[in-house]
Amino acid sequence: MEDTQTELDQLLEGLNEPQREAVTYGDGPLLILAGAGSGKTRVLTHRIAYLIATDHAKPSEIIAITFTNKAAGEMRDRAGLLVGRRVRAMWVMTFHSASARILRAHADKLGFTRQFTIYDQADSRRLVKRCLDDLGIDPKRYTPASIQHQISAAKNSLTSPDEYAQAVGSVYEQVVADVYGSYDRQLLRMNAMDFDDLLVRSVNLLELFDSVRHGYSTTFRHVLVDEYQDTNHAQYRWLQLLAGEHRNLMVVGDDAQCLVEGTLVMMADGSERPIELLNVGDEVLSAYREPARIVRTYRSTDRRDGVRIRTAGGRTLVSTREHTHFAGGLGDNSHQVAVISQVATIEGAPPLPMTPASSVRPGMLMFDAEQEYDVVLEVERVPLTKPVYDLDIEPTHNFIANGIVTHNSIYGFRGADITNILEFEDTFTDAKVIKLEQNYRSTQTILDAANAVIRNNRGQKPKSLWTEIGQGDPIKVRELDDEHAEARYVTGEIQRLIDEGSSRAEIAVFYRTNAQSRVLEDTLVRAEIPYQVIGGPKFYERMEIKDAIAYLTVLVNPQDVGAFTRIVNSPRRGIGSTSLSRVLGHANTVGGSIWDAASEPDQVPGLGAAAIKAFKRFMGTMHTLRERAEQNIPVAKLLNELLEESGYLEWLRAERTIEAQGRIENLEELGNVAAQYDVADTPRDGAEAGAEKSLGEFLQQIALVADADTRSDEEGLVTLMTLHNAKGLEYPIVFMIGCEEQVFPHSRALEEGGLEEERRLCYVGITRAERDLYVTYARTRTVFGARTFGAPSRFVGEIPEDLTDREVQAPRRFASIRARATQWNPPADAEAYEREQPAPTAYRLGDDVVHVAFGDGVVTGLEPGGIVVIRFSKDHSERKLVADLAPISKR
DNA sequence: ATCCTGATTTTTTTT
DNA sequence: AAATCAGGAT
Repeated sequence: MEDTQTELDQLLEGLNEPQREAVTYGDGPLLILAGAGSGKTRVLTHRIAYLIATDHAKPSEIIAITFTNKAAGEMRDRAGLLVGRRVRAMWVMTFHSASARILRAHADKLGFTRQFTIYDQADSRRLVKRCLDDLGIDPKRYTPASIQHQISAAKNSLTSPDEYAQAVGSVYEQVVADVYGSYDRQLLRMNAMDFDDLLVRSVNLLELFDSVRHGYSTTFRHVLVDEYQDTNHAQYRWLQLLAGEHRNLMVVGDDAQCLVEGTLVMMADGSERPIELLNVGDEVLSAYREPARIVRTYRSTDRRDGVRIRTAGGRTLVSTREHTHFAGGLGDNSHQVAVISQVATIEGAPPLPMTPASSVRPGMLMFDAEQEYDVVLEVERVPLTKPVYDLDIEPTHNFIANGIVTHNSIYGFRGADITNILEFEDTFTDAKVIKLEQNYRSTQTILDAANAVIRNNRGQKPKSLWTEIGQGDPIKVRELDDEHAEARYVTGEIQRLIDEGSSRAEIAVFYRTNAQSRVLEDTLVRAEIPYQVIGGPKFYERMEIKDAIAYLTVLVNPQDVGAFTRIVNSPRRGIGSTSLSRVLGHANTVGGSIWDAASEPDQVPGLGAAAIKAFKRFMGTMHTLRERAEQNIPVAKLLNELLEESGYLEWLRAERTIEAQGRIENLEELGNVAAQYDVADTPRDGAEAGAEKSLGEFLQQIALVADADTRSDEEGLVTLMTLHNAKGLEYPIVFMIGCEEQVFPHSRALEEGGLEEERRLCYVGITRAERDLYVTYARTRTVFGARTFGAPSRFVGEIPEDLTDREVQAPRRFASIRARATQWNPPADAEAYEREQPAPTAYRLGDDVVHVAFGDGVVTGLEPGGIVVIRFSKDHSERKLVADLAPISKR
């Protein structure tokens, strides 16, 4: 008894009041709103330990869900420190791992086998492309990427292909609907699921089979979720189903601020105000749409906003989906609910008799007209009957939680749906809300900088983070010549810090895109500083690894066409696309698996003699291997035999290139991973009976562990990663590199109006730092093989001057640039070039210039006719100016 | 069926 | 700069 008491005391020691309250809170739904660095992982892990110590739950009755493997690993480790080996019985994993685990036990109920293959993004993309081809859709007009994105979005909102098809409101959506349907059928046929399916299918499973749901929801007495603000609708539903029995759902969400245009809120004191004027922390009673009229013109050819105008039989029908998506004109993923109220005018047409909308059906209008007209529609934003948070709002993701204005997400691109926090409160009206506001991580300087940056996200002052740690050193902002100079600077500083006694493990470098790591890696290698890259070009995405995995996959899941086509001709065995599609077609007509069809090539009509022979040989070895696989020999052994007997290794050896050598080494590495799996004592993470060790298990494991998630904290490595990966981590010393416009904020995000999300990312980056923060940017950088000149990131400017210690290098001449510029004009064309540009401009690429109105800028391009392209640092615009006429001068 | 060449695209971010 | 792709030559 006394032991228990001291154990509890230890658990609660050093927690502040709200943290302690969260840890010890009893049964029932619990929402934790936690600011950056406020110790939410701590709260989560301590609560887990507390539940066990007080016998609220057995370890096997606890499921803790995170988004990334990294976070899951960290949570597992930290919980392990508190409860010891008992963590093994808990489910501490990502949504996807847990889903896969559940599905593996019950997939047969949904028409899959438990050997189903998991398709990653690339596999899925390929399949989408194939569906496009099959349906004869022009992949130029409808890119696989965009279709895939739409399908993914549909899945994440639990919209089935049928439901999607029902709601189609444009040609584009019709295409998506067609592909979506075909794509899903293909997956089922191939016994495969994509990442989204893992969630969707497990939701289906839990919804359709009471016994299954009952089983899991009774087992999981306590469900805990990290980064709840990043959940999408499917995940929300998933949690609901699992926590439905005991209702012990604890979610932890980060906290910031956002807004929704055109929305009014009722404040706690009864006053009404636009949501734009809310501050984080304000208390709100309710929120609702301000009714508004919008007038928009649609050409009869337009396919925007789901509006369709069709003329047939002397009548014209104007229709929208009932709840169409009126973006700020921006397409499919914005969600202002509106319906057409009436056709205001029809351009170029006499007044026409109209059928009132109501007599057709909402969102439709009909009038008599022989020809198609452009129609000006009056669109009415409908006052909502639902509470405002039933909308998923993009791109800003603003929301109100529990009556308190709060947060957003950096994972908008993945379909994250902030409204879940609201629905949480809606579903669990008795939810307890606890706010964690004190920051235990960073110096006040760093917090002030983060606050200052995030303040630019329209919603004004966020709740300011505060700390007792003290002011700390100023943020070091550095401008360098180019990415190489930047890398050298960072490397030099790291060297210095290490010499002064810092440990390498205390240092992290963040960048926006994975590609940026390369230059830095080069200099780090040269400086002999050990480092690790998190994420990035993934081991499991390498060609040879994917091939090897595809071989294994085919052995386990002979229906997997994707895997089969991948390996059938690598190494080359004389089976080209023609032969393959013959066999594929035959399999389709007969209705058998690709494996079966290929096993009997004689039966395939139109297959050439050479191809038949090739197939026989190939399938011969595959059959032998399959037998071996069924004997359940160790995976590593099977892999080895497979690589030898398929001739894959032989093929690589024959290449005799360094590259092939590298591939062989990678395959050896995969062999090591397999061997490790073979000797591991349990099939990870305990609990589930029947999850015995098998090839299938192995494949699932590596499908979900995207990277060789080997972040070793202990071994004294400097850590490199993208800002996205940095989420949830902290380091004493942080470098944020590549802080230039177009890089960060990223050009593509900028185009799509994702600036605020980028800013949030910047906020995340800054708040990772405990003690020292470096922010660097380069005057020039190579992008897509071409030199570009960038302005410093606006985020740099948003950090108050007095928090920084800015050092800007004197501009250097860009000798190498000029040398390249002359190379661009081949000697033969030199004369023509001269003629076209008679007055050689006084400007060169990279020159600093001053414009009377626009201010400072840099020359980013030269065009014929004496036109210079200048990017201005003031508003980040790029303008083309006539050099001789524009009021500009060199600086 | 395979290989070669020139053209085009690619870089968000994660499971 | 590197990777992927399409079309054509072998």
